This record gives sequence, structure tokens and C-alpha cells, in this order.
Amino acid sequence: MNEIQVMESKEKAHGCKCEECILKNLIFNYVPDEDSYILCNVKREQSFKKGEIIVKQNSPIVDFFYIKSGIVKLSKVTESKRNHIISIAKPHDYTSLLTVFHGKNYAYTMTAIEYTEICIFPLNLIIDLVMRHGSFGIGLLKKSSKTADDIIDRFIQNNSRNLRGRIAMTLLDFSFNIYKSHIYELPVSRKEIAELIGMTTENVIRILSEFRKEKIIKINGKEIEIVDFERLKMISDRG
Amino acid sequence: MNEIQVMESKEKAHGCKCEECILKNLIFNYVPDEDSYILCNVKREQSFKKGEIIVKQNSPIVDFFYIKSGIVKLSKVTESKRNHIISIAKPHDYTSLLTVFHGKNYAYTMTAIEYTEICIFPLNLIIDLVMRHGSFGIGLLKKSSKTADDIIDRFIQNNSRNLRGRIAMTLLDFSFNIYKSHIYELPVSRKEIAELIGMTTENVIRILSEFRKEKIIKINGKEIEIVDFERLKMISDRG
DNA sequence: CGCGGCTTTGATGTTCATCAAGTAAAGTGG
DNA sequence: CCACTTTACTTGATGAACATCAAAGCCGCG
Repeated sequence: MNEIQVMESKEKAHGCKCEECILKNLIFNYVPDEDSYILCNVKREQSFKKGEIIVKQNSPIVDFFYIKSGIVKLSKVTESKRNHIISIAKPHDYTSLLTVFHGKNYAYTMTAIEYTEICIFPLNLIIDLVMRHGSFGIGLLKKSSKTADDIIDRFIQNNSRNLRGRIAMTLLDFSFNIYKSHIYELPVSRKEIAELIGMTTENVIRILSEFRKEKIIKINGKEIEIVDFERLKMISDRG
Repeated sequence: MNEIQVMESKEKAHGCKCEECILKNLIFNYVPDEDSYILCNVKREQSFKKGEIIVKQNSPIVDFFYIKSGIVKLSKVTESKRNHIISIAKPHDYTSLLTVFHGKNYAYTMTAIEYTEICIFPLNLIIDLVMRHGSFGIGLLKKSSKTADDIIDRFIQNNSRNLRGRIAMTLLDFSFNIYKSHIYELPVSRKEIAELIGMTTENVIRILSEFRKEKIIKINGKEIEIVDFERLKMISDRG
């Protein structure tokens, strides 16, 4: 038995490699060993390059997605053909909870905006597990209601700000909740920011330039550095 | 045994009076008889007059609410002291699903905007039932994800319309989804409409007046009559 | 190399919030 | 029940915020 074989055998014994990652997460805490074993054996793992579509709006729901690593955007086109970004999700953060339980087709398109690894489970299996383990259902309910509340909250926050406030909020959001750094590479285009916070691309650019001229941020293509954190926070709060 | 006593005895046998109403509803289908009996005995029913607060934002979560009859608004004040209406809920339509499973305090204030009857269950009981009946969990997940998706959708719809479009959408929404009539009494003030669709009270009034002058609707205080349905629909779609 | 998508800046006009001021309606306390 | 206060409703005028249009540079990709 070489080293790789030993490792593979260990993985089998524990169910699967991402067990630690999954167990850390709220949801999968609740399933007993023998079932998490099934869960692991049935799941398939798939990776997506920046820009690749994970699943398309309106395609029939068959799977349940879990973000293992990377960053994903959820978007939707309305009848008026306008594209809207609903949310930007990070690992463990969003797990395709919305829609899958009540709809026939996915309501949102999921796109990788960085290299992303997704764990894919047949929805039937998830439902079956909820049927057999109420506590798992509670876990999903918690996660799902949190996700929804967060999205709704972002909409309200967004709507009660002017454009400068929205951009400031978005920059701070990336800094705090995704990259945990005052300097980072924007994973989205100016156009996508516009679609996320409901304004035009031109004004996104214009306001980013304003912030640069006011020495609040430094811009280098997609790289953003927050220089004057206090002022950015103030603009986000007052705006 | 007089008639009333006979009826009361029948109710006990079935659990409780609203059993039919509850069973019609998605959620409570999934609980077996003996448990729905508990559910009925523990629940308390309470009625609220127009304008009365059912539960306040930030108060600790203890109960799970179910709208038996009436109309309810969900609202929230942001740090900037602005009030936002998240949703207007009708019977069976919304059951305080958001937040209750993940939060410690209610995220939204619930207010009766018409005479409303609410069934109140201790949240612990609901959680206990999900633990014991996975299918009930599925029911709640369905309902909760539907509710969230609807709210998110309304936000997107709203944000992609100009003010005339928003007002048109709102009037049609009341007509179709709540009153199922082309003539109805608005249950909310102009100010509340403004808080629901994110604009100023003055402009709500202004645009309602415009619609009146353009003979699209008739207004008599709170009474709205949709006269030119086609044009209203067009304004809602194009706006 | 050229095409399409992304980015940038400027000019222009529309949409909408804000301010102001007045009427009507609905509570409130004596 | 009436005077009083407050809240809801209404219209107009003004300016600010924002979308739209236009034009040009940039970059990656076939």
C-alpha cells in the first residue's frame, strides 16, 4: 500500500475528504454517521473556472449545491431582459437553499466569479435525509432563513442609500466579509457591481473615480485598496 | 347536550376548529393526528384591530405566528430611522417564517392593517414537531423558501421600475393577489405605500393623481377603482 | 489585426426628492 | 360636543441626483 492508497482508505473510513469542512458547517452537523457516509458517496464534486456557469436560471431542479471553495454570484434576468445580481456567496455561506424546495426550476443563475469548487447532491437525497432526521431539517431551516434575511437586508440597506453610499457599502462588504483585507482584487466587473446595487455602469465608474480623487481608495484596474477607511465608512453610513 | 355542546365535542375530536383551515394549508398537512391535536391545544388565538401591533421588531422570539384571517404588514426600521415595509401578507401566505429559526429577536414588526386573527404557537413546539416529523420540516422549508423568493422577487421587480411603474404594480398587486377585484379599499396610507416601494409620500400622491387625471383609475379617499386595466398593466410592464 | 467587451469621461436632459404651504380628516382632552 | 392638535392628504416650485447618450482608449482573443 503506497501513501496515496493509505489516504484513500482513511477517507473512506470517514465518509469523505470534505467531512471536516462539512462538519464545521451548520447543516451537516445533524446527520448521523451512517447517513453522512451515504451523503459523501453519492455527492459529486465539480470545479468551475472564473466565469463558468454552475447552473442556469429556469433549468429543472435536480441538485442541491454546496460551495466548498471560491466565490459565486447569483443572478436573474427579468422579463425586461435586465440582469440583476441577487447575492454574492462565499464558501458555506450560501448553499442554493432558496427555491430548491418549492420550485420546479432554478430561479437564479449561479456563476463562479473565482475558481470555485462545488459539492453536488441529488435534491432527493437531501429531502430524504430531512424526512428521516428532523434535526437536519432544522439546520436547513436555520441556514435558509438566515440566507434569505441577509439578502432582504442587503436590498433594504441598498435602497436607503444614494449611489456614493452604495458603492462605499459594497467596497466595505468585499473588504470585511469576503477578503478580510483592506486591499483586494475585485472579482466582478464594474458592470456587475452596477447590476448588484442597481445603478448604471457609468456611475459606478464615475463614483469609483471620485473616491480615488478624494484619496479614499486607490485603484489599479481590478485592485482596490481602501486608504481612508473612516471616510468610506461615513459615506456608507450617511449616504 | 345542546347544539353548541355537540359542536364543541366535535371540535375536540378533530383537534380544533381551524383544523380545516390549517389542513388546507401546506404546512400542517404533514403532522399526524395525535400531534396536530397537541398543536391545537397549545395554540392560542388572538385578534388584532386595524393598526394594532402583533409583534415588535427586536423583541425576543418565543412564538410562531400563523395568519388565520386578515392582512398584515411586515416592516423594519433601519439605523437611519427610516421605516421600510418588507411585505404585505395575507392568510396562510406568510407565517412569520423568516428569522424565527435563526435569530434571537424578531427582525420585523408585524402590524395588522385590517382586522386580523392570528394563531400563536410556541416556537419550541414547532421545532419539536420538525424534529419528530421530517415531512413537516419539508413543508416548512417549502413555505419558507417560497416566501423568501417572493419577497426577493418583489424587490427586484420594484427596483427595475420607475415610480409610475411601481405604483401601477402595487395597485395591480392589491387587485389581483389580495382583493381579487378591480375595486377595493386601500388598506394602507399613501405614506405606507411609499415605504413599501421606496419613494416619497408626495410622489405616491402625485402619481395617483396623474393616473386619476389620465382616467386610468378612480380615487375616492382610500377606495381605488381600476378603470383602464390595460394601460395600468402597460405602465407596470414598461415603467 | 480587427472585433467586441470593458472602462473612462463629458455633456445633456429626465426623474425624483425636498421644501413649502395649504386643505381635509381624524383623534384627544376638557 | 366642540376646540384643539395631530396626522393624512394634496399641489406647486426648485434643485439635486441620476440615467442616458456620445465618443474614445484599452485589452484580450480568435
